[in-house]
Amino acid sequence: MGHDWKESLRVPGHRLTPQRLAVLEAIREAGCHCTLAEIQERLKPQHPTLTLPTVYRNLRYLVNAGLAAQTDLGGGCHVYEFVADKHHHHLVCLKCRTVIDLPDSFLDPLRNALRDRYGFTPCMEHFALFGVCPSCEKKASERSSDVCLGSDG
Amino acid sequence: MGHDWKESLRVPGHRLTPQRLAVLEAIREAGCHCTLAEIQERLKPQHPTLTLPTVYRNLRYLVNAGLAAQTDLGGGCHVYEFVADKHHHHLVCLKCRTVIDLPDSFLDPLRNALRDRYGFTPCMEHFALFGVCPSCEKKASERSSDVCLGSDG
DNA sequence: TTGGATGCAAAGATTTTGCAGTTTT
DNA sequence: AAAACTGCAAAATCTTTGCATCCAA
Repeated sequence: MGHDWKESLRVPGHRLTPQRLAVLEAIREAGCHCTLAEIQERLKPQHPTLTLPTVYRNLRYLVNAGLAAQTDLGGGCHVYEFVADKHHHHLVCLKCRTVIDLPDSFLDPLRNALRDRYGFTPCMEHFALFGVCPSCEKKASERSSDVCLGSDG
Repeated sequence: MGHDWKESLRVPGHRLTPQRLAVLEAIREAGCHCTLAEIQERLKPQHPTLTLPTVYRNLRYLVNAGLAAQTDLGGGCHVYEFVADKHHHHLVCLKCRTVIDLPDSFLDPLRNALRDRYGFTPCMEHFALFGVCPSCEKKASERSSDVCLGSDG
């Protein structure tokens, strides 16, 4: 039952405040990528006074500390998630915004290849991949002539 | 000498304006990922009246049309690039922000695995991977005790 | 006690929208 | 002529910052 990650926040020169812990717990309990709005929603009951700047500052802190990951899933804002021992990743459908979780082991071949070839050590907790999900792929192939230019304005 | 991509913008219900073409040419000539500021800089001499909303609208249009790709490289704003026949990808160093280009073929194994296992068709032109570059990795290992908690505020 | 963290308010930055007028088709 | 697009201005978001106060160590 090791709550070791708490201890990793007890670093000389830094302080483990209730707010900081609350933000960590929020994304940990969420168990998946969450937006600022979702994090605030989660914090409201127990910590109604916790402010937006504080959440942002603590998220940045946690990302630097390696306990959280920040990702852009294309929704117009960043999403954050707790970095557990078991990483997982995201396949994001560009059409319907469905997110498929991808187990970490799936990326091992890529990881090794990057290290061998480029000496690059990827931070795979920051990993999101965009594309088309099976369901939308199927829909698209049914409509044989699909011009795909969105309207603007 | 095929300027075929221009023709792909001549779609019924859409119009090929000088501005739209200019934005396309800007990212095409840039040859790499560029920010809004960089795009505007490039457009200024030839198209001094081109406005920010127009650039944004056309970039969104081009992304939908499959001629441009939007990526978050962690710099606080999106970067855009022309989607040529030869895709390439980015290894972004989280420490020094260096960007290493990765040839498309490098991702074929992953691509195939995703398709086989999940039926997911990745849009690999949207690909960016964060991590630590060889140079920073070396620096880090030289300083054996490196607590890596950034300060905030 | 000390200086790191919070809360508040305000600002900064990126990106979007409404609308009248212009331009492509 | 019709409707898509532009330019302008303003707004909507997301995110950061300054500063006085508070609190963990």
